Amino acid sequence: MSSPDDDIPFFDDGEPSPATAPAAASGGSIAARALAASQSARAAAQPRPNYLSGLNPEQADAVESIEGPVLVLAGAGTGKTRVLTTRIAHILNLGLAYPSQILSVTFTNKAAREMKERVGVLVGGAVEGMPWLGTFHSIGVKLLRRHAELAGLRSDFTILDTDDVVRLCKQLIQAEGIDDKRWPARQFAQMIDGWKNKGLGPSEIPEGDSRGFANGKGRALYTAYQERLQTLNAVDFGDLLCLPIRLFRAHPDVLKEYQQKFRFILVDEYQDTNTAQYMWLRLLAQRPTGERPNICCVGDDDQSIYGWRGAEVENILRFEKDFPGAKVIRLERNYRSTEHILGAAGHLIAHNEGRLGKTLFTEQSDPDHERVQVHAAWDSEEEARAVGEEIEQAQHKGRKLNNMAILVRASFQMREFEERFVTLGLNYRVIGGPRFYERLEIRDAMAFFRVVSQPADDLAFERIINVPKRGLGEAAVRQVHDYARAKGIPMLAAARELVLTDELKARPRKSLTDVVEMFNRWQGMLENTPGHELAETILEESGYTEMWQNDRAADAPTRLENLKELVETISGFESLRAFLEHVSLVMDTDNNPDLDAVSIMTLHSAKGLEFETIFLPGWEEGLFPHQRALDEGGRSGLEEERRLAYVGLTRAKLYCHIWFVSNRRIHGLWQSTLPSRFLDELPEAHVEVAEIDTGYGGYGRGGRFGGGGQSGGPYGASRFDKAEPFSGNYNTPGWKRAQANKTDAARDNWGTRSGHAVERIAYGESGPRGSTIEGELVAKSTGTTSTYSVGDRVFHMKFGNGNIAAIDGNKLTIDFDKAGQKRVLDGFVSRV
DNA sequence: CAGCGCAAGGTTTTT
DNA sequence: CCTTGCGCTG
Repeated sequence: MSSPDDDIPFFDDGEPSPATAPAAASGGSIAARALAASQSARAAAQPRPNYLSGLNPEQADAVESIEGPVLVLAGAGTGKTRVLTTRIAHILNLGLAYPSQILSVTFTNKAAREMKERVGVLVGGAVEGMPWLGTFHSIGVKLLRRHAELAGLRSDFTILDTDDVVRLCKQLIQAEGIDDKRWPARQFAQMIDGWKNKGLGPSEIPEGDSRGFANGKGRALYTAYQERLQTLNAVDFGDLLCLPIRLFRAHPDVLKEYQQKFRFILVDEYQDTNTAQYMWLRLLAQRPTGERPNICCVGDDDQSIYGWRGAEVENILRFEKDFPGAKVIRLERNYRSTEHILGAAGHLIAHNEGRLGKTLFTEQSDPDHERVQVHAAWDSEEEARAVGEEIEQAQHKGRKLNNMAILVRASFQMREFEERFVTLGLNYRVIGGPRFYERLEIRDAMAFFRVVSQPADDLAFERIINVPKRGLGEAAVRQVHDYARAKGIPMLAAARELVLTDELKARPRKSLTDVVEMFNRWQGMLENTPGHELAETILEESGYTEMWQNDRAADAPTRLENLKELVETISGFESLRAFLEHVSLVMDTDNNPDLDAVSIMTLHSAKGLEFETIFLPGWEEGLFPHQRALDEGGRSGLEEERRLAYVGLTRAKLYCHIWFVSNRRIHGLWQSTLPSRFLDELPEAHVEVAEIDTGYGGYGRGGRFGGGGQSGGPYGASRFDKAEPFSGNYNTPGWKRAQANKTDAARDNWGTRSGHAVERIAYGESGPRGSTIEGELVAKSTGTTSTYSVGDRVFHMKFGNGNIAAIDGNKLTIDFDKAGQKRVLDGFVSRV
């Protein structure tokens, strides 16, 4: 975010003027220019730069097709990132553009970071970072900061996150006298987000949308919301896309500058773009001279899994129409998975209609490769147990836990695995969930910082005005709020004035005076105090740190730890301001790769990752495909679910084990379930039905689509429909192996394990990173009772301290000081 | 303002 | 069934 490009005026930001631009003499195709350039000094020596060697023909084509629009359909594991980064390196190497003339957008910060690194490696130190390589949002911020006044903002505007937005919506809804129970702020915030994904302002939303919320007040509320943002000098995430679009449309001269500037545009994960992002790209891609745009979009329509949050697969399907004369290059040569995994995935995805069509293949076939395994289990508990066993077996064969992942459809499925792994003492890490900066203590701390650096940030001010509790209740806050509104000034300024009057009662007045003085002092330090020092001062002087030190809740130490981590992070930045700028867009905690642990995550968060072994549990109708996707999305909903299944399968390099259960507890009630239709869509040739270990037959009796009664579905009868689904199941090698391994596993339980570690990546109520829970695991697995006794004092990560009230095997009933009586497994607690 | 009790809702997630 | 969030009360 702090690139050299930032400090240089817009019209001269480190790029050559047209006259001195490399090979930029007007006229002549890019190819001709490239030729000219390649004949120039540094490229002349080698006819073919070595970064090109090692690319396969399709990849090389994608890298070298520099002129005009190009769509690279990059299947899973076909070297997409390599193509993208090499293409950038190639453009730079040919001298066709300076780094600052390449616009390269990704969706996630992670992808942007990775790309920067890899380009850096390819071109060596020659490139001082690419100023316009980033996410849509971060580039949006950059544009807006430069042209803030044209968008009706000051350049130090704040970026509100979801939490702020919801609170703001709530205020507006209540101000309108609307019942916020009947019309929840969260829902309205989502609607706004949806509109912004489509690039719609308040006057452009469909009439139906407006009428559908709060008895027709949808549009009025949206208008009020935008007005409020403006007075707050704030934007939401959607604005980071929409405001640049508006700005470009209203100021063609500005647009033209950027169109000239960006000679090359690269877009990653194009299948995930929403309408606003599409419009944004369209605007920038037009060449002022009318030439064909040099835009290269890379994506995979078969991996489009974000339709529910506004992504339009149509964008990628329509590419050739949008960009006439576009060259389409397919990358189908896969370097990740075995022929069986690719065969299974390819056959499955072929059931989708809305796709451009691609078939992945590999040149590394081997008769020894294991086919995709399908396993059945009685219920989710057995499923978790069996997967645990498989993992242990694999571990005994010398495979690393780091190379294994469990990918679930819905996060509630994770729990069962976590519980099982805790009792087994198997290290695992959960990926996804609430992020670091969404944690309460981080958000509070950030609110303090925001008010200091941006005194007009009322949302932040309101958040912390009474934190820690200083007797400024609702009445006092309301008073400040109303005063601020009446005078049209920010709340902090209002507070400053208000304490000089006698409008407040004595006690709140004193408190508020203190608050105002604190902020005055901190603001005075802002310019000449290092960020982390100031942050520490703020947290100390405000009493915030102390508040948590005095809190006896189980998670208080973790929260203090997080605050410490926050301050440490800040020390890596020039100033508190620079940090705030960074954090509003980027904030991910890194994992600890040293710990060998199984990963557990949702299918969605697995996109882009790969593991040697993949477990895919929960392939049942209603869960996967998810009932709601079917109900709300119809055919396209089903197709997106199928793409999700495809993403899951193609994560695996060598082993892929799918599971389904016959009974699953949903909302507390046991439901008997049918195997997923996706199982029927897997090709026999690449699949092996591995095991059945209950006497239960008759998985499903026809009626694939929710009890239609008719056998089979649109895709024919199911192998799993038959009462005897698994022919000769007890004699298959798989079954025998499973039995043998079970014995191994049981034997190996003795003594090998000592404790285990649980890691949560960016997950809410987490312990400190890489924390270890010592469980009495050997005792547990041999069937003896827990080593604890009634009355023991123990600590639980989530519930805090408590006394053991009763013991039942490894299950402890504990009276927690705070949380009351709970039953927990002894693996979850430790002695105090 | 803290603590309790009750009601509702329980797919997927980034920025 | 189990968690979370809100509202009411002492």
